[in-house]
Amino acid sequence: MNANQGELTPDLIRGMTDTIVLGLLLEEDRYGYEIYKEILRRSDNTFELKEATLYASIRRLEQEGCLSSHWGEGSRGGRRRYYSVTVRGLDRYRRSLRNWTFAKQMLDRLLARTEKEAAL
Amino acid sequence: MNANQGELTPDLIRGMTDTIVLGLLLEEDRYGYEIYKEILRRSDNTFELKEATLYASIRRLEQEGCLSSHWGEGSRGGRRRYYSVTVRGLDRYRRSLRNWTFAKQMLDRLLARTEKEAAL
DNA sequence: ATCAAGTACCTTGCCTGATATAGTAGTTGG
DNA sequence: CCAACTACTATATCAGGCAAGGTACTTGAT
Repeated sequence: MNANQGELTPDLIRGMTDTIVLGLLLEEDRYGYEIYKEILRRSDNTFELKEATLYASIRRLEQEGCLSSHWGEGSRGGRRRYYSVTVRGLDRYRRSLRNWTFAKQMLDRLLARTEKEAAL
Repeated sequence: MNANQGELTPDLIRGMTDTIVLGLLLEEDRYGYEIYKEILRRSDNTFELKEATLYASIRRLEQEGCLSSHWGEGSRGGRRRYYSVTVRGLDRYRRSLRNWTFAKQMLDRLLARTEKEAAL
């Protein structure tokens, strides 16, 4: 039944990373490893956003002023750094969702003629 | 009315390039510059796949055995190199469409809770 | 007590692919 | 005759995913 399975290649992930991080942080403040685990959980382990990729994204977003952060208590393991989405970050998130939608529409538009054949 | 406008960033384009090239070549054999122009035309000039990007994609796909090519007559300008999609290329195209769909679903799944808020 | 495993974060280096920039060559229209 | 267009190529830069490998702390099992 899972014939429609796909995989997320690095080139696709590149277009999703920041959006995912911002989206999860908009729900509530989280720390890095929590985001890492949450993505695994929600995807039933079908998608792992690598830690190196995730932490790099977080740092990038914070440097751009899209996230603010503070150290929190570490219940187990080391300390945790919690992140919140800033106003600028919310704007960034909305823009990235628009861009994603735009990309989808563009692909449909460019491949209008073949999409049907490919369904075979 | 064009409030829903977006833009295609390099990170998004990365996930689309090969798919677009293969899709257009599946319709009929074309040469590089033709693909370049066709993308501009179909998008009403809202999306330009840069020549450097396009030709790089073509070369990559041909090296992978997804495209075959031959020189054709050049009606105007220099000679033209025409490309056809191979069996392997068709497979690649289908896989890339599946992956794209998978990415879209994954994003919806991961951002289920925020997607509504973002619509505001 | 020890030790593997899990939590939590960070660093470095490699590699791919988008893009800027520039160049070659032929063709066409004014 | 020259600007503009067609058609393709080459080089260099840059961003970001990812492998690999730390550090430091906690917990559970032996």
